[in-house]
Amino acid sequence: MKQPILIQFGEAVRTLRKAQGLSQEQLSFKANLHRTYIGMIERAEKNITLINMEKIANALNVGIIELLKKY
Amino acid sequence: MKQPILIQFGEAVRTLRKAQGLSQEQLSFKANLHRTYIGMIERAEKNITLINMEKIANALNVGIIELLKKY
DNA sequence: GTGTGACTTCTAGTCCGTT
DNA sequence: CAACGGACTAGAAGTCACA
Repeated sequence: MKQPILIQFGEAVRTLRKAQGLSQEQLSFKANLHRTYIGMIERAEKNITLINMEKIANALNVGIIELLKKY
Repeated sequence: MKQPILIQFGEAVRTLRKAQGLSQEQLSFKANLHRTYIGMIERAEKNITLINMEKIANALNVGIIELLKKY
């Protein structure tokens, strides 16, 4: 489970999260997802669903598109 | 399971599919997914994962972003 | 050609902890 | 604070028969 698109998404999340000075824990709280799950997404270990992509994007105050830009 | 973003995605798939004169059957073949599954996505009955979004986008010769444009 | 319900298998996603 | 592990539950993936 390390498909390029998942890596792209995970890296975008990590980059934006750090740029906003948030910990995985804080982001997981804002997104209503579990702490460990955010880590798995950033490491491209899980094939995320559309609704959770949206939750994370919202928590980061960006559109989903921002998280897939480079791809 | 009828969240707006899923509806947006499903409608975009249906619109693009029809614009290219494809049946659900033909698209499912190109995307390597089951016929009925494509229908469920178009009807927003499934919370699709990122990898399957990519498969469908590829089969339609567009980027994933095109399928989330309006959103 | 498409929609629907029912179904099984597999993985997304949670929760506990330890490094 | 983040990575990683095992065990678990919810829900997506994937298929089918029939309308």
